[in-house]
Amino acid sequence: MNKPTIKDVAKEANVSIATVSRIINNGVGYSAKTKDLVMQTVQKMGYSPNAIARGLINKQSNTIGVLMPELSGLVSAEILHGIEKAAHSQGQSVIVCNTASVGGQTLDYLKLLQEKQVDGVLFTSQFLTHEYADFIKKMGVPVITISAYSEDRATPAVRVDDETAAYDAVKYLLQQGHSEIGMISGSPGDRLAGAPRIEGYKKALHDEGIPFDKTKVVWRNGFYFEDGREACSQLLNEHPTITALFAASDELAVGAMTSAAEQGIQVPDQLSIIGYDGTKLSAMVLPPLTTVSQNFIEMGETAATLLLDSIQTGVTSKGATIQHQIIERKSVRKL
Amino acid sequence: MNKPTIKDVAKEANVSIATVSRIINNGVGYSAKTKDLVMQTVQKMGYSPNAIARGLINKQSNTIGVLMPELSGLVSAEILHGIEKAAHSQGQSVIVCNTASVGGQTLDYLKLLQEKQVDGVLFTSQFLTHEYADFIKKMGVPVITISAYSEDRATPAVRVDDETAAYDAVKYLLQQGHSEIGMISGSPGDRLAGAPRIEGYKKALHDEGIPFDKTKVVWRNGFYFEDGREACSQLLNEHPTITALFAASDELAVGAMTSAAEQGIQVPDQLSIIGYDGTKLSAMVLPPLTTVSQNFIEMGETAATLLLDSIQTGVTSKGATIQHQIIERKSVRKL
DNA sequence: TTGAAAGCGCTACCAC
DNA sequence: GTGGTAGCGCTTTCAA
Repeated sequence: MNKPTIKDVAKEANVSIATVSRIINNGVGYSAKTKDLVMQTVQKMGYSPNAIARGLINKQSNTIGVLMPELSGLVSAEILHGIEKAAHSQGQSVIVCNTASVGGQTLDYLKLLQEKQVDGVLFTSQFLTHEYADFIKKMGVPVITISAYSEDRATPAVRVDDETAAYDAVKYLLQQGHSEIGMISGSPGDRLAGAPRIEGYKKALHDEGIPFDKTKVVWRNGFYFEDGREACSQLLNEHPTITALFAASDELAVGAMTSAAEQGIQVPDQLSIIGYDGTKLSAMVLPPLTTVSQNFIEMGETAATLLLDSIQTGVTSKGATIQHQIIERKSVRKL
Repeated sequence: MNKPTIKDVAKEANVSIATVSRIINNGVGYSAKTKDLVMQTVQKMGYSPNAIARGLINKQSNTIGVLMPELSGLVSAEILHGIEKAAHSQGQSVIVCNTASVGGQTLDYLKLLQEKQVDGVLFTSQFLTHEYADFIKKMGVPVITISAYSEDRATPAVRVDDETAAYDAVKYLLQQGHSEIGMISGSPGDRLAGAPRIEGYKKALHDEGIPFDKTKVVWRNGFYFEDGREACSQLLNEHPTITALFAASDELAVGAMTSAAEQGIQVPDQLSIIGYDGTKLSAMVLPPLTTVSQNFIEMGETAATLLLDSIQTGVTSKGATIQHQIIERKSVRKL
């Protein structure tokens, strides 16, 4: 009543297990007749090869591990989607690890992935410390970061150029005639999505000869709706003359829209807002949000593909930069 | 230069591999001294057990498989989050399979999971046919569905009572004084999220003595923003006298809000809308959406916990019904 | 308290 | 073309 093994099939078909193995692996060295016989027996017995036993020999699990600090947001979901798509198209499975679930247990997850013998790891939206990088190096498998920042700067990365993207966002606002531009952001201490975007904002202003006023960038620790709501409220309070706003995420932008509404300020008539990310959310709010879009599905897909290449060829990937793009909708008014 | 195995550790520590095995598994039968020695060697050599080899013996992979038809939405993301949380807290890994990615390759994924020897499967947001159920039965592992519908009705399920939840939503509208109530929905042929919610709508109306008018429920094939926008536009067109609207998903509701705005109709002043799901999205739109919330994270968590129980005890789970809850916000007006 | 050895299901090498 | 068999890294009797 147990699951049939290759041995059972061999016995039933009166051939050796070696022959069965060759046949189910499309190897060479058997007659068409034996093949038919064996395939029929396989069918009849409902035999299915055991990937664990295979993995033990081949020293590979055909599985990659994905670490992300958040699972329930749109951004992670899209990245994961892209990863899954690319991975499965090459016969690899993906194990997800939510590194924030138990409070930054990244190292524990890494250990787990090591024990599970994953063939590679994708490190997402998180700061890759030396400690983590070293650990992964010891695991002896390739790693690629996705919209992450690595301390050693050497780990291959798939990402958009955050600074340029932010620059472009602010530039866009400038081009629409705005000059009093505020920003709401995540923490400047966040080297992934905080600092670079602020830097882009700063540069765009500077290139236009507008002095940088640090009180015009209000930040919170997260990039979520409530953060945006609060930050915008504070910003509008301190700088009522602002006509446009660059938000470092769509959720931040949407939070800002709510805050504006609460203060009776019309978007875009009295306040223009440009978001960042280009998640589905941006298209669903009113007015629809103009935003700089990062193609997260593509990021996931590219990263997974690159990782798989690395696994097969053994050569370290070079990473990739994904293009961003401004999606014009209705939250920015031309002055 | 290869990764050390248990053999290497044994040799280095001058003990047998049996002893090392006992120690790293917290077994019994060794002296404190040997333990120290071995642990130190393990440390020194950077030894990490090979879960694949273990799995071969224990006949279990400590991995569960999750099948979902969509990965990039808020609902799936939250369910997955819950699953991951519960699974990892019990030392299990989760493999995600996006059954829609290559066009309904559910059976292929099932085969894959079988080969990977997963200890159980979670079948999510999808119709569980006899074929799938049979296959899983042959795999010999427990399965639990999550907000899914199973053809055989016997598979343990974790879900909210959709019909009652829809009933409650419409009842709520009724209690606010509305009597001309429309509905926008997914397909009535969808036995998961289509038919039951329409049924609930119908019943609530009936209990209030309001005749059911089938032209007042407009449906599309999906539950997405654009579907809602279209459906609402059609509904408003055919039934301009409607004062309230029950949308079978938050995205549908938000699409309806956009459609209303396009026609210059104020929400909630001229049209009240109640959504369904209670995703983060519902809190972020303007006006914030009143909705019946499902707690997807809890669903995922519960299902994973139940599945793990089943795996350990060998007894089939009974499933669970998750409570829904109406979250009052500002999209419904009291008449 | 410890070690030797069988064997989990499979692949790959070597013989025939 | 086909079969025998060593051995992947580990757990688990059984003996000592």
